Amino acid sequence: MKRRVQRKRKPGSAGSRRVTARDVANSLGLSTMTVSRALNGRPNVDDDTRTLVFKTARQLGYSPNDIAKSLALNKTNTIGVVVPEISHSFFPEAIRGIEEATYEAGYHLILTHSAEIALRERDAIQTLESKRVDGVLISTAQDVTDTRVYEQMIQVGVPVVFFDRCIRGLGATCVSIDDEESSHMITEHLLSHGYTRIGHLAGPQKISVGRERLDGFRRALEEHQVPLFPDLIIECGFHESGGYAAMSRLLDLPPGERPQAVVAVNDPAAFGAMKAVADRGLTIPDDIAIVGFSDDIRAPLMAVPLTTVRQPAYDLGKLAAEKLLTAIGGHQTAPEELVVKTELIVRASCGCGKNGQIRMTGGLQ
Amino acid sequence: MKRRVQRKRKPGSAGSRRVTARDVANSLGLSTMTVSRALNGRPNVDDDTRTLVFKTARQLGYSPNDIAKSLALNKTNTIGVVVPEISHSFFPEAIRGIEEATYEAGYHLILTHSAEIALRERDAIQTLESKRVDGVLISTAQDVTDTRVYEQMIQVGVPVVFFDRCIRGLGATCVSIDDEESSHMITEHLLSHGYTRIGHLAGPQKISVGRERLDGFRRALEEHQVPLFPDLIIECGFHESGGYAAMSRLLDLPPGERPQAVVAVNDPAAFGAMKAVADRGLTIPDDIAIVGFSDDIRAPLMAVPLTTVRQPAYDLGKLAAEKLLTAIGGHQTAPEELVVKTELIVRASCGCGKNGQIRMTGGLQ
DNA sequence: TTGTACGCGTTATCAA
DNA sequence: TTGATAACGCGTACAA
Repeated sequence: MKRRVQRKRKPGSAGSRRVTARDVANSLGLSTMTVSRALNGRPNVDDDTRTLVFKTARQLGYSPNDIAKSLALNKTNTIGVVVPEISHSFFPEAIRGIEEATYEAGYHLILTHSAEIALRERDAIQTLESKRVDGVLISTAQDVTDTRVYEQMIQVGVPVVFFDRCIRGLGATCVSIDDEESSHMITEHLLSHGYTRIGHLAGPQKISVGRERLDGFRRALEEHQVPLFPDLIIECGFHESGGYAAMSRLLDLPPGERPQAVVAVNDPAAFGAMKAVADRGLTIPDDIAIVGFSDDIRAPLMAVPLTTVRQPAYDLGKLAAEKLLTAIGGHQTAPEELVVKTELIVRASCGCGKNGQIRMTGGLQ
Repeated sequence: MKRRVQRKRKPGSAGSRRVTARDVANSLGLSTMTVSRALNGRPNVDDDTRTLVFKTARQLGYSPNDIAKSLALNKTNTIGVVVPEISHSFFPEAIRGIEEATYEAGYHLILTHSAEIALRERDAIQTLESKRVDGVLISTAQDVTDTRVYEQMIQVGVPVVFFDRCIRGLGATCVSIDDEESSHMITEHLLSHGYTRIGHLAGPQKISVGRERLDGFRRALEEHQVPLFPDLIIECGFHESGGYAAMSRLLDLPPGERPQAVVAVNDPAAFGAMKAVADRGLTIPDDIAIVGFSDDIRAPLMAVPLTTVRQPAYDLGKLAAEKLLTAIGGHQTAPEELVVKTELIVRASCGCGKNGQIRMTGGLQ
């Protein structure tokens, strides 16, 4: 009977090697397989043996080595998550939803953040691939142009689901809100209350969110046959400072050319815009109405509470994770375009709500 | 020359196995070791060989298998993070700081959240141990009583650093704010402005944050020789609803027995308390002053802006991560008790600031 | 019910 | 400079 040669302990670090299934087996005069079977609840193990194995495993402080298991089974029970910014209110909520769905299924999350830097995102994705995650959830950075990383990932068979900030045409499932429709909804809300000269503080046109919100804005005007003034559309980024600057430019226009109302690409931009208005001694919504997008936690607390669109981040993350899990499950589903509903939250800043907060529902499904 | 027997491809799944270093080696007539050495930038490789290896690796779409590498090297370059609540404003910021420090060092984060449930936390930690993370950062759940999980982890040599919510006496480094001192600071602020009948909306006394903030509150009163009224100390949890209920009970007292000022355990509790005051038609700070703790993003936006203590979540997370990394580095440092500075943010709700927002600094270092 | 042999993909080690 | 071998710890497949 050949017996495996005991390898010399490596001299490195403080010493004591971790307890392995073999240690448990040896101390019981069993084989590793019996131990493995017992610990994993396989049926073909004697009950007494099993209890004995459990007992000694605990006594010895055995902890299963998932790395070895992953290598043997080619499965890590791990999902990679790539977000552009961990602390941007929307993403913690989304991650929370992702966690909820994946925890149930026994998966764990490797969280990476790109800091909106395409290079760093690429790096993260490649590392996730090396770590052999079972699937990836991505919300892309703003300045991504090279889609080869995603393609390669998808091509080698790693399930990928985009959420919130998607890249289409790669054959991956996308879960997002309908930016176009939601922007249309809130613009329409203004139009239906009589505004006819409306401006837009637009997001970066390089990224889909910015483009689609502008599209929805445009479509609403067209449908109402209200003129679109190119001068009233100013790209302002996603932050308060950009909103402030852009609004300031609008306010620099001769009074007759100023917009009566402004649709901001998101709430922070709207906050900046509100500040610009206040700094000129003008009032909202009487002199100029402002609406935002995202229902930031601060939106209802502003001096003039902000009318905005609520994005269900938690639900979005959860849905994306669920879709990824079924893809990992191997049920070769065709890529989907999923849209979660948004809500119009009417507050005071649009000058429309006569009777407190009204809610409408938008989005496709 | 013995040649390794080619194993039959497993029939499972869609097919194509991932490209391995062996594949690269075979297609070049080299050994895997040469490929490994070349790819990892080891010096003892011929330059031509190296470039050739890189080229074919790329052509074949080779992606290194970190799982195998981790198994061989007994190192995962992965850090486990355990937080009680992912979306609780403080933690995303802290995680952001953790990410910043670990990204630089080439580590990745496995994020788990306990949902404030001790059992789930225990589960998470054990899984992290199984996944052989190189270290763990923990902010404990509220109802943790059994510390064996931590002890076992530390005992087998996995570096552990607690942050924000710590468990002392286990020989692990703790990074936190000085709750006692910070609470003392804000209470003292009230005392030094003449309040003599002060209440406290206390946090759960099961967890250290709750206890220490109460302690700091007590000490400030004692030092000023101001009487402590047990009836004015009410446990209220960490949420708005608890703050509302607790403050309502204080307001139910006969007017003469009511506190002139209230120190809330955190901002959400303070928000609830403010609402309770408003609902009785009383005004802040004239009828009753209120201060909070944490500088929630909403604090400056309340009808009466809230005086509070700012916790530097990002710095705290970053420092904790840095300490963990040095511990992982093997420099057997003694466990430390680190404290990051907090800031007193004086706004209107305390009725003290005569000239806008003042800042003081608290904490030990 | 239990055991033996082997591979998962990589690197350390020693030999050439 | 390069190669052969043996682990790392586990589970599959087959044999006993």
